[in-house]
Amino acid sequence: MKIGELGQIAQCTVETVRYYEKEGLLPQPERTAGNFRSYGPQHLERLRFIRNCRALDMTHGEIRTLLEVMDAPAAGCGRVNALLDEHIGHVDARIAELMQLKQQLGELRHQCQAEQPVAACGILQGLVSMESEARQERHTHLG
Amino acid sequence: MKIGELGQIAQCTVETVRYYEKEGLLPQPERTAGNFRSYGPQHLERLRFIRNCRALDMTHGEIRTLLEVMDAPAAGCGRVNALLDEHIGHVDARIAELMQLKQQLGELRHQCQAEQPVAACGILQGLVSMESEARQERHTHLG
DNA sequence: CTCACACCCTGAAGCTACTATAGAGTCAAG
DNA sequence: CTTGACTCTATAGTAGCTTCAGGGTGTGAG
Ligand SMILES: [Zn+2]
Ligand SMILES: [Zn+2]
Ligand SMILES: [Zn+2]
Ligand SMILES: [Zn+2]
Repeated sequence: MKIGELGQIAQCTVETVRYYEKEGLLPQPERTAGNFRSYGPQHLERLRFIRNCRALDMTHGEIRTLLEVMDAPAAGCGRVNALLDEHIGHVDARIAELMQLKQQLGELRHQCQAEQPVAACGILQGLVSMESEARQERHTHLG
Repeated sequence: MKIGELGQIAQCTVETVRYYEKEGLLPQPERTAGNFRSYGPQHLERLRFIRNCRALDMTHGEIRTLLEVMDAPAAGCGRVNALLDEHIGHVDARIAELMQLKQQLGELRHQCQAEQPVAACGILQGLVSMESEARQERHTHLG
């Protein structure tokens, strides 16, 4: 299988596939006589695994950890379960942040009901005078 | 006021201040004889405005729009109100995405209750066999 | 006067996870 | 034998900073 077919099946571009290889997430495949990458079913499975993890917004670091566990079948899956719990924590933390942002933004939005001269706009005034507390430590990698 | 003091009051690093200047969000201040940046209260106000917008997760583009409105006091604040509504939409869209992720992650987590041999872990199996649909158009710049 | 030390300067590179481009090579069909 | 779809490498760009290297400035102590 060449890279275009692989990418099509796994729903990603050939550039992304090559990028994963450079990052060490996908192993280097064999090459044809013409220097084209030649993939087998095990590459497809691994790529789909990676894409599924990315669809769940895991980082490459998190994915790398999972792949390492799979590549070292001697150990158990404890690290996997723990990593998933941590990542669920990342999602929860970001949801909480965004809910608070939404709250603040809603309050700010109430400061101006209709178009006014700029000097009178309660939103702009609010943005000048807000006291945003120093952002605390982040417990998420999600933006 | 020198850059260190400005940054301390506005809760950001001197590098960030210089970065905002390079990006055109902060105007270039005067310089002392020794080529140090010298800021006045209007710079502090603008920097605090920017930091407050960033605390609400606005992009530099969004902030630039708001600053342009403030710098052209002839027009009304309609653009401001609209931009805030759009940005609240960005936050809402990201919250919705993350809620769905959380759901999927919760289901996946149930596939493995305790440590097992890697080959039996329901989480890893789930990650291999998931069919993540092609990610749809994004309505947010968050995350 | 001279030294240490805190602060400031510029420019470039690194971070994440890609995406996009340029310029060249491969291969099957017509 | 040429066209066109595909592939290759290497490089740069995205957002919003952070970090670093290699210097210059300014102030208080000895
Ligand atoms: Zn995570
Ligand atoms: Zn308004
Ligand atoms: Zn926005
Ligand atoms: Zn497990």
